[in-house]
Amino acid sequence: MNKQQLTKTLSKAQVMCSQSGSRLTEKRQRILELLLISEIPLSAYDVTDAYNRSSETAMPPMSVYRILDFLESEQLVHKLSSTNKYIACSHITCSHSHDVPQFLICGECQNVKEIAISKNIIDELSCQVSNAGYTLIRPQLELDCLCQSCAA
Amino acid sequence: MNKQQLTKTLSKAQVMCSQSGSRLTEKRQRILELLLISEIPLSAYDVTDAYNRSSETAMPPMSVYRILDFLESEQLVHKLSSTNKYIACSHITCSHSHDVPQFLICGECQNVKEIAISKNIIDELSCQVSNAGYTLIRPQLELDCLCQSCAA
DNA sequence: TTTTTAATGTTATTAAATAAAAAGTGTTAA
DNA sequence: TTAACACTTTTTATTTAATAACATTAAAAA
Repeated sequence: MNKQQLTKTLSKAQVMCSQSGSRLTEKRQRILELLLISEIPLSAYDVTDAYNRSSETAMPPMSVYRILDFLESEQLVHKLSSTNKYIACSHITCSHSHDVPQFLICGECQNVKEIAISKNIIDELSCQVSNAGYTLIRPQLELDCLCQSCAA
Repeated sequence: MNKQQLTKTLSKAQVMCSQSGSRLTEKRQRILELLLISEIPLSAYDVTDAYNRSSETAMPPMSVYRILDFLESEQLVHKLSSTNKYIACSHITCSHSHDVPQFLICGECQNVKEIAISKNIIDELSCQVSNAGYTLIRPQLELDCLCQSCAA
């Protein structure tokens, strides 16, 4: 992500937060920025290290966890439950409302692509789940994949 | 799972192991048994505790991890990557070959149902993943659900 | 300004996973 | 039988991940 996009995304994030009555403080913004810059998902401790390398004052993991939770609640960041890592939402600058995100995770280079799976498939899936007597709550899929360059 | 089923499953597991040239030792069998008995997925530490409560000699977590890895490699046990917990395969006594397992995880009571999603859906999914430039490697889905009794 | 809510810091603890090397166990072939 | 080997388990240590409880600071609202 280039500098211009970054600036645009961060200011959009600002707007989103104030709309929801919360504040994107300097530290929160900085951590979001670190995730936006990163090519790969980061663990809470990865984020902590990145933050501390780039800042004079050290932030403890505890605070990072809290901030990640906050960013997640604002839908600015997603947590991959299969790997316990965090990535910035790819659709912050989009205006349309967000579906439940789906993730393609490259098992080689850790690259993650956030995509929208067609409603069709989700519906079918939901249907089969119902047949099994269960109710689908949150159809977030995290799929083990290879990305284009790693598959080659 | 009742006692009869359990015995049958364990002896089938024995056969599977010897067919693959490995051994289902007493400890390995005991840990598989603990998972078969459990209604809910267990973490490696849960398994350790359960084992140690039921045995005179204590087994360290380290050994449990290794045994769980072994059981996983024999397809007797599955690891849920979203929760880092383990469950016994529901199809040990089946004769047909196993597809990649799909799991419905109840967010309330932790109950897990292992199902087969229709090849149809997997294919469509795989297709959409291809469109995004990725290759689906291992279509194991872990879906956040509510089970029948918790949904009521 | 005060007060009160939100955000962050501090300290400590628990849980989860892995690493490396030693010791035990069973199998096989000389 | 036993020496050699492969496999299994134990031991000890360390690293990584996540949470808990309470103190402090900063910002917004009354």
